[in-house]
Amino acid sequence: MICKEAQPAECRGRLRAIQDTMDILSGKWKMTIIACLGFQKKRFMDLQREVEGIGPKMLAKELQELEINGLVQRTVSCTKPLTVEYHITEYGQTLRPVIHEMAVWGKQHRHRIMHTTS
Amino acid sequence: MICKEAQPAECRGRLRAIQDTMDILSGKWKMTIIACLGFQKKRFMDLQREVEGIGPKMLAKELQELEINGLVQRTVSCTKPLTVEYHITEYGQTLRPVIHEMAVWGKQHRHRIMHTTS
DNA sequence: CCGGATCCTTATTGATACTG
DNA sequence: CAGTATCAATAAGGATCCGG
Repeated sequence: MICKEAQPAECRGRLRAIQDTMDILSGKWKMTIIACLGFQKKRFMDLQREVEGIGPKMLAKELQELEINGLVQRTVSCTKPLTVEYHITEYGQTLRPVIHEMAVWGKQHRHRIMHTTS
Repeated sequence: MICKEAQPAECRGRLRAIQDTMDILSGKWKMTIIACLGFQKKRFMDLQREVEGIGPKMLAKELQELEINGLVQRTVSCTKPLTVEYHITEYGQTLRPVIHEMAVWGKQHRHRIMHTTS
């Protein structure tokens, strides 16, 4: 996968693809939200509890952006107090490999941090 | 990989791992910079050209953070005009699977965007 | 319970100019 | 070339109040 001066086009395509991905997932919370929803559908307060550190404002905003991009679906049930559920879409599921690699890396990174320069 | 109420600990570990990863790679440019250096070592201006849109300030800042985290190494040669080269470290190479999945997803995402709701 | 609207404070980012 | 300094714009984040 070395890119010689001869094929800069392939490099640019690759970089552009990564930029596209980052444009959608760059927020500090988006990946975590998606990962969290990957397990099962959840409600607003559940998410706020599990994605620790996030406030309701940011959560609402991130969810909206994810919904716009078709990664997450918002479902409202007109029950008594009103119930809103979020679940990942089929398209959002395609992020699973990305999420998985990030989880793997994050895990081994933490392991590395604990073992070096203690 | 469904997480039932019974194993919330596994969920939390996973989410935490993803947060760890995002803490290090969340910047709009970091992944692109690493991907760009994945091909071969590069100089400051080369990076600024290839990571299009980034300014010198952000590039310098992102590179510093990447260096602090041990993902990128900075090498200065005291030649005539002064030469600085950046190359990815062995540890940075471990991000390759993450980068790859992101490139794959970004590519198919772009493809999808062009085909729907034209 | 689920957010939207508003206000305010800080952190990030960008554009431009400038130095060794 | 490889950055730093400076200023201005933007975004993130918190707090609070409010409506459905």
